[in-house]
Amino acid sequence: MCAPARDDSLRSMTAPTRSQLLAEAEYLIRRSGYSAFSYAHLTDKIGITKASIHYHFPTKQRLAEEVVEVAMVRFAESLAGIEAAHGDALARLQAYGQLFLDGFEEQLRPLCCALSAELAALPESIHARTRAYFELHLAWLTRTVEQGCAAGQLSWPDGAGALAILILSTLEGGSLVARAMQSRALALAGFEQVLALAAPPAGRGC
Amino acid sequence: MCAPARDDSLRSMTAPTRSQLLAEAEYLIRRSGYSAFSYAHLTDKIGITKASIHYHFPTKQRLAEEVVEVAMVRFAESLAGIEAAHGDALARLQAYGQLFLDGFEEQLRPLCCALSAELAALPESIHARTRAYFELHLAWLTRTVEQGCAAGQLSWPDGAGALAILILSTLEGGSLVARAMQSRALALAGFEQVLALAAPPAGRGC
DNA sequence: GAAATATTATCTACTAGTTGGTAGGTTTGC
DNA sequence: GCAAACCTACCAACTAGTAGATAATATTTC
Repeated sequence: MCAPARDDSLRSMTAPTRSQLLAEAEYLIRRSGYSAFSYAHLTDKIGITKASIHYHFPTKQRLAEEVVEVAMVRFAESLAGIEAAHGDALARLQAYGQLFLDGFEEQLRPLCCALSAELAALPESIHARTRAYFELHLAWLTRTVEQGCAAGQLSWPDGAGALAILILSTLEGGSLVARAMQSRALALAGFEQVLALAAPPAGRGC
Repeated sequence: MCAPARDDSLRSMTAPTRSQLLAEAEYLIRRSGYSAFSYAHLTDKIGITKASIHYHFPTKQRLAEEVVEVAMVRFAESLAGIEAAHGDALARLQAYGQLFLDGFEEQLRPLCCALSAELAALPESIHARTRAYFELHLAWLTRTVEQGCAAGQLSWPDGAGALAILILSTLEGGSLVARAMQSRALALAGFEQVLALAAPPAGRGC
């Protein structure tokens, strides 16, 4: 998903301070947004002073940039893991959808969902990275859907690109709605409807 | 949509101060979020001092509560207007989707999209209102889809409720993705895919 | 191997500016 | 005369960020 599995080892007391800071910052951004989190919140959790955080990350902006970069790398790894674990496109899409459930109990949104919602309050460098993150999603989705179409496993009237953007929209929106309604089931409800319609031989070519 | 047409008359210089404040606060929340906007931003636009804003709205929380309340009333009116203007369910859904384009050029998100994305940073009273806002969406969508099914105009395998949540998720998510990607077309792309599949006689009962 | 020198990671103490909010006085229009 | 709507002037808390000191640990030089 937008910000996959926040590995708890990254938050452990023994992990390098720098990694702890990145993990905690991501947690706070995904819970409350970039504007709402401060260095003071980080000191509470990590146990070093504000000044020491500035040693690792000169500015809040730079910290956030790195949070997105790390999340993107982690997401790319998740995708590689999905491809390694599942051969067919349908199973891969199903596993992709599961990524969006990560952190639901902790009231986390997908990272680029949280960022995109307050884009106007973000520095320009974060805009670019948010966009790149979404593009990574769409590129992988399009490629996977195409593969599913070629294998006769999926079909969609308006083509792979159209299904890819539908899947991404549905999952991002589902994350928002589900968290506001406090219903985990809602997060993937739309996505599963889409998959059910794309999977059987109901389409008119891809 | 989540926060329909921000009527520019509400922002006019001659409108009552209270209305101006509400309109400007909604604008700022939808652009940058609740955490990122401050009374200082309002003074810049409205031209009264911070203390005077507190005369109209004792706390930021109370101001935000009223923003959501006003938006909900306006949204209900939009729905009533749609029902008055369009007889059939399909046209009504199409008009509903258009609401989500409101404010796109000004980089606004739907109001409850913006709120839901930073829920953890919001006071409890806003949680409840955000949830109620989403419920209003879902109730109207479900009712409208049911009407379309009864008229033989729409059909959806898993029932009206399933299509309603899919439509809402897709539009909320589409708003986020489109704004991050700076592509107006993406905002409704997923929604139109869904409508195309629900409209023709492709379903297996509703 | 010992002494000199950097480097890393942290600290205390500070700055300048912003935040939401308050106290109390003044203007304006009925 | 009175109340609504506004003002100036403040407050305590918080914001991101800086300056400079201090240990501990490497790395170099003799």
